Order: sequence, then structure tokens, then C-alpha cells
Amino acid sequence: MASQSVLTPQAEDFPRWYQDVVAKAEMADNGPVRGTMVIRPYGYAIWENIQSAIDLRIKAAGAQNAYFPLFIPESYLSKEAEHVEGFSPELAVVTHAGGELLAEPIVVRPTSETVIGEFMAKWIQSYRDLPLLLNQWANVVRWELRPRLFLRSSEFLWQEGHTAHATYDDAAAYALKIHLEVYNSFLEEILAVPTYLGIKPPSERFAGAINTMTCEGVMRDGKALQMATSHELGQNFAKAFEIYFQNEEGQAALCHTTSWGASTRLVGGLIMAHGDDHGLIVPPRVAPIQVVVLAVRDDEEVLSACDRIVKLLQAAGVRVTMDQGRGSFGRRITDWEIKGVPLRVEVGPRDLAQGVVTMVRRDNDEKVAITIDALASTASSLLETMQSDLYASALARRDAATTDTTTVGEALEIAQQGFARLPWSVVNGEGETTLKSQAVTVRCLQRPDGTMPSSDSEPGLVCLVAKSY
RNA sequence: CGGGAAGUAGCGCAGCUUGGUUAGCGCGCCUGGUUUGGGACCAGGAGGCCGCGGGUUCGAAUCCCGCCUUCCCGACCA
Repeated sequence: MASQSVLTPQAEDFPRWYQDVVAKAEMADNGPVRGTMVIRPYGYAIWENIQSAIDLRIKAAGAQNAYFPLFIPESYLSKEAEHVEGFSPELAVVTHAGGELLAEPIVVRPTSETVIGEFMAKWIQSYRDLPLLLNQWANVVRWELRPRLFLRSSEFLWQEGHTAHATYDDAAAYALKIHLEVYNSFLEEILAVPTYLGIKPPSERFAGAINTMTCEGVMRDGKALQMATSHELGQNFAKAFEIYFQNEEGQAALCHTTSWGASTRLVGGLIMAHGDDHGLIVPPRVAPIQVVVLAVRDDEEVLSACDRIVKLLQAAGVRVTMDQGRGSFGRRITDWEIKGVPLRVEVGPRDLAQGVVTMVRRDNDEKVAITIDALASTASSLLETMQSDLYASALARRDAATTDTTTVGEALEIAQQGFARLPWSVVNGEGETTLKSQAVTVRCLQRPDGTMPSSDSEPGLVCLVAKSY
């Protein structure tokens, strides 16, 4: 019997589909306070895999992990004018503690440029202390008016990097290095999500930055999702927090700082970039479970074969779990599909009689019979194939969702379903206002060949516009 | 934060208009049995401060007020 769908089909109602998947795949729940999120073990396991892949790259880029406090004096925020202006609407402020009204309110960090700036000033004495390359894994709070699990929650988890450099060039180069070697590398190689790399137009810049670089993902409904950002902060924060160093000539000089972050939003991006009507599709390299070994029936011969197979896969370094064969077969398949486990190994009497197992790919439902001898090597290579196939199909969708155009009017129409690419000179100014009035924004600026511009004033830039999450 | 809709068992819902036995149904869950190659079946069972607080009333899931939460559309954002 053909199963009726468990999830709302994407084409019928994409946001509903998203919520269904998050709930049914046991990724997350809403917390009791509006906008808060409970991340369930399966969702958290994915996040942990994301974390370790990003952390590895951050360390390779030379930054060190540290931890700064959740509570920030309100006065710190005010030290950088644009920064405080950008963040004050979404701040959570503690006014009472220990049963008393506080003399100075305490802000729950929305990001940590300010506290870290304060300590950079203290720690940096000479050019020999530079560059100072820090990162922290933390939770932050930004009061959200329209929350969505993983995509926008009032409290979320992220990594925020903060660096100080002696020169503008060094700072700009480092922010770009993070953008490419940490974020883009992670997105392509691990999350299998192709993005548009570019810089934000001035209107979309981080509050207090002189340049913001972005990785804009294309979701399956054609909307954009900012998946990671890297900022050049110039000397704005250095001035506000007096981050000076003594240069080789013995003179005092202001540092140039950067900051960059990626959050639990990546989990939402993964869901919306790869998922289909049957549920999640988790790329093998981030999948907490890469292979599920499914006993077709609950009998001794089948189960002991499954046991053997699990051990073979574990020995080959595959993250594998076993489904004991209780309950109906179809039901169990559906459940694993919703969770997006890349490979399913079905083991039943019919397979065993022929000395094989059936291996099924989650992304294209392709089934192959594999001898048990060849199982581990086939699984490993199929996982790698799937990883690159997922990237390739996401890339094909990205390109199919993008249309070149020349006018703001056309761009508006295209942006109802996807991305429009057009000259920045056409949009810059009034065009941007027109787009915004219909919830369409400039996601990023690029050179015509798709590479990163060095600034928004470079001539001949194109922009990508879309609706966004 | 503005406009709309909604909150009844884990999930989806009926009941509310017209207040009145013990608040129902489907799925899921538990027990036993039969099953098992794409959401199985039979029998039995557990599970409810009807979102929270107040009011009206002899009596409130039902009527009134306030708050909280969720969803959709905007403005703000990783």
C-alpha cells in the first residue's frame, strides 16, 4: 500500500514542511519562553558534528578558543555608536539580581565584540602581541519578534571569532581567510551546501563593521539563508575600547579588528537545503548515524546477521546503528527516512539465502544487493559518493533558482521564487528601497565572475537579490 | 512590535453557537497474541488543572476580562 505522506509536502506549504520535519525527526522543540529552543539529542548530535568540523578549521586558521562572560555591562554596548544602535532593540537586560535593583543594568550578550574589545585592550601591548586571534563557542541572546526553530531563536548557540591586527591589510586578509577557509570550506565539504559568496551592501552590514562578507545559501523553496558571516571592523571597536599597540618604531597605534560567526542556524540551513518530502537528508559527513542496519524481521538468524554487519561497519569507521526489527517494516523505514540517515542496510531471510544484503540510498532511493564481504568498503564509498552527489544536486538547484536580469521590476518577480542577479548599479539607491518594500533584499554583491569584491565601491559589481529567512 | 487565526491526552481534532450526567474520536503509547521485504491486525489497558489567572452563575471546556504560548502576513535580525 502506498503510504500517505507523514509530512506536509514542500510544494504545499514549505514552512509547515520545515516544522513537521523538525518535530518528527526529533530535532528540536519550542522552549517555554517565546523564541527559545530545546535542541533534542538527534539535532544536537548534528550540531556537535558541525561544531567539530568548524572548530578544526578555526584552529587550523590559527585562532585559539577562550570564554568570555554571558553578562556584559550595559555601558560597554554604548561605547560604539552604530553597534549599540543596531543591537538595542533586541537586547535582554537584567535589571534585578540578588533581590535588588542593580546600579547598572547588565546586558545578556547579543555578541561579544565589546567585552572582548575591553580585554584585547588590556592584553595587547606591542606589535609582538599581534595578531591576537580568539574564538569562543557560546550562547547569545537576541530578542526575536518572529522566532523559528534553528533559523531564528531568541537564544542560540554559535561560535564567534574576534581578532586584532596591526594593519588594515592584515585584518582584511584574515577575515577573508576565515570566510573562505573556515566557512566556505565547511559548507562545501561537510554540509554539502553551495552558497553565493559575496559582501553585504552597506544597508545590510553588521552594526559597527566596515565590511561584511557572507555565505548566502539557497534553500529548496528558493529563499536565501545567511549561513555565516565574517566582518572587517576597521578601527571602530579599537577606538571605542582603546585597543592600542606599540609599533616597531615605538609609537602607539590603533589595532584593526575582525569578527566572524556561524550559529545553530546552520542546522536549519542543512534541513532546508537538502530535505525532501520524505524528510531530512543529512550529508554523510555530518550525519550522527551514517548507516542504519534494519532487520526485516525479528528472528534470530536475521538479528545475528545484523549484529555481524554492524560490527563490520563499525570496524570500518562507519557511524552505524541497528534497528531491531520490532514493528512493521514500512513504518521503520519511514522513521529512518524522516531522520535522513544516508544509508539503509536491509537484512532479511531472502538476502541471507543469497549471501547478500540490500543497501538503499536515502537521497535517490537506489537499491543495490551487496555481498557481506564487500559491505564495509561499499558502504564507505557510497557514503562518499552521496556526499558529493548531495553537493552537486544542491549546486544544480542553486543555479536553477537563479536568473539573470537587468531591471528591478523583473528582479522583484523572480525573487518571488528564487534569486535574481543583476547589476548593482541598477539596484543601489532607490532600487533597494523598492525591493525592500516587498520583502526582497540584496543578499550580496559579487564580481561578475562570482568572486569576492574587495569593497562595495568596486565598479561593475552584480548583486543577488532574494527573499530570505 | 502591528494585523489575522488558534490553544481540549504525546500528535491531529470534535464538543463551545444554545452553560447542566462520568469530556469524546483517530493516530501514537503499554500488555498479550498473530504478524513482518514500504506507515500491519485482534483483544485488553493507561493517559486530561479542557493554556494560565480572574469574573459571571446554583453550576463553566462552553459566556466575559487579562495574561502566556503557537501559527500565518508585515516591520527588525545569525
